[in-house]
Amino acid sequence: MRVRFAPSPTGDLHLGGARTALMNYAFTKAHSNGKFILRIEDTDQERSSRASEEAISKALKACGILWDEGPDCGGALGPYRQSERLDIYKNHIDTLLENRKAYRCFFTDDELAQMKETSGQKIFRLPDTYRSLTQDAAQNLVDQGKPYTIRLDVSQCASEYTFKDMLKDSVVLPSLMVDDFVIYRSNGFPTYNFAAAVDDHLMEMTHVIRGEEHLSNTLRQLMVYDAFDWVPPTFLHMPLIMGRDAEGNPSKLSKRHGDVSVLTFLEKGVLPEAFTNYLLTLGYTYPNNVEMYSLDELISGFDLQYFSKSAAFWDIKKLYWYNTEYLKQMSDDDFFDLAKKYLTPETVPENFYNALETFKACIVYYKAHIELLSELPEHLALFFDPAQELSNESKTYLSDAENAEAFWRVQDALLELIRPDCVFSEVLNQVKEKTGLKGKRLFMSIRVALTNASSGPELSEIVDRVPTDWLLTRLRAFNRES
RNA sequence: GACCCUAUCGUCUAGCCUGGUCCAGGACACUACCCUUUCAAGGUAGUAACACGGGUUCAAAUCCCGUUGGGGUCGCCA
Repeated sequence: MRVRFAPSPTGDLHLGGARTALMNYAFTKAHSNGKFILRIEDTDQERSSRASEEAISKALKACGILWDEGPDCGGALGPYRQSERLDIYKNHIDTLLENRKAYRCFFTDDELAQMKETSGQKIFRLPDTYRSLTQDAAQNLVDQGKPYTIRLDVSQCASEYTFKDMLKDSVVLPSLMVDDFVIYRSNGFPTYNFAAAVDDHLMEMTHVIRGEEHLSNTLRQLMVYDAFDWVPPTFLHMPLIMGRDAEGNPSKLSKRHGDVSVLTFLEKGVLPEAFTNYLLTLGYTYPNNVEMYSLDELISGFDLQYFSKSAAFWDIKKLYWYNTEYLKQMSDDDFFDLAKKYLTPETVPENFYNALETFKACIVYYKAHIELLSELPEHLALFFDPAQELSNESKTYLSDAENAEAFWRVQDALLELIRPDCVFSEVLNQVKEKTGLKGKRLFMSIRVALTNASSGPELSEIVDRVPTDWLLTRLRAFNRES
């Protein structure tokens, strides 16, 4: 069994691609002799880049996907970059030309556009002009230097193609769906449908697993297989991942729905395990109502029956839920180590950064309180931010007159009581005495006064760790006018 | 528009093949309560779905037909 993931390196790996790669990988590894191949489809010279290829490799590895053959590690049926296989495509094109299964088409873009417009037909079909041209006449035009593309002669194909998709009943695709399509560009590069079919055959792919948007490409590729008398692989078209635009209209998930780059999510602090776990739940159900599982666990019980047939919507809240769950499962030490990557001299002040170890317990508190690791610096601001003015949540708390009245009394008391080496329990008792306050109003007043926030770790944790002068700076910054 | 795919809570889905155990189960989200002198987390409970219309059958979410809805594709992009 041999399957591939074949991205075109025109940007980061996106969510849909990651899901396709994950499923291909799982499908292969669920079989003892399965080989997973990475093929780079860089036939679009303008948009492809080596940087994108590297970004995609990085994202795949981060998701735990490793390939047996690919451009970096080689393999028996390479090369694995389509731009390095140009002579192979050329040979196959020549065969088709000789057999008259394909022909040179000399129409320019303008001519094509004009014919389409003036044809008046609902579906435009190319005229016979170049399809029926003799070899000599065509050669003549080539010699004159006229640019041309090479098109597959679809009129020679069967009237319909039937194939068995692993997820569906037989799919019947009428050949009328497509006109003679370009398989070879005027710049000497093959097009996707041609290169993919040739490569899948030459690289001996047994299965092709991809998104449902490729269903109509399957027809074209089947036609290429047919032209060469090759036996096509088995196909599986997965339901799409959908997004909603601002108006709530659904469509295939893409950039306009927000972040779709795998690397961006990982950089923001989504754990790879959480990310892959969520992606794996879209269009596939792990049996027995189990929600949390690893890629390996999915592989060990992998079965086509668990695929669903309809599209699934991308739900970022559920992704974050998974992330929170995985975060909570981490050990304190592991979490702290990970947190340090987000608490750098760039994201937190130097004096706090240098005291990171002191605050370990407070930082670990956030294990169960954040969705994304990248939120950490802003949450921790209550420890180190001198806070020149009241935060919005503080203002909200103080918008209640009674709250505000208590708050200013507490602030006065704290200003007197907070001094070096003070112990929170003592300060608390003295504030209680001085102000006569108790309960929620007392604690919230102290919390807001000292942290400029209405939530956070235990007050004692904060007061006993944060240097006194940090606390005083903040206390002095607040006054009744603000 | 043509062709193809698809249809269970707001969302991800179980159940459908092998009709009855389903006045439809789980999870996310949401709401309420408990816990808690903060916010969360945790615990408990709750709201919420078989697209519609015809068949077949003693019986249909489950089988058949049609309608409607949604999506995808229609490039010298992949």
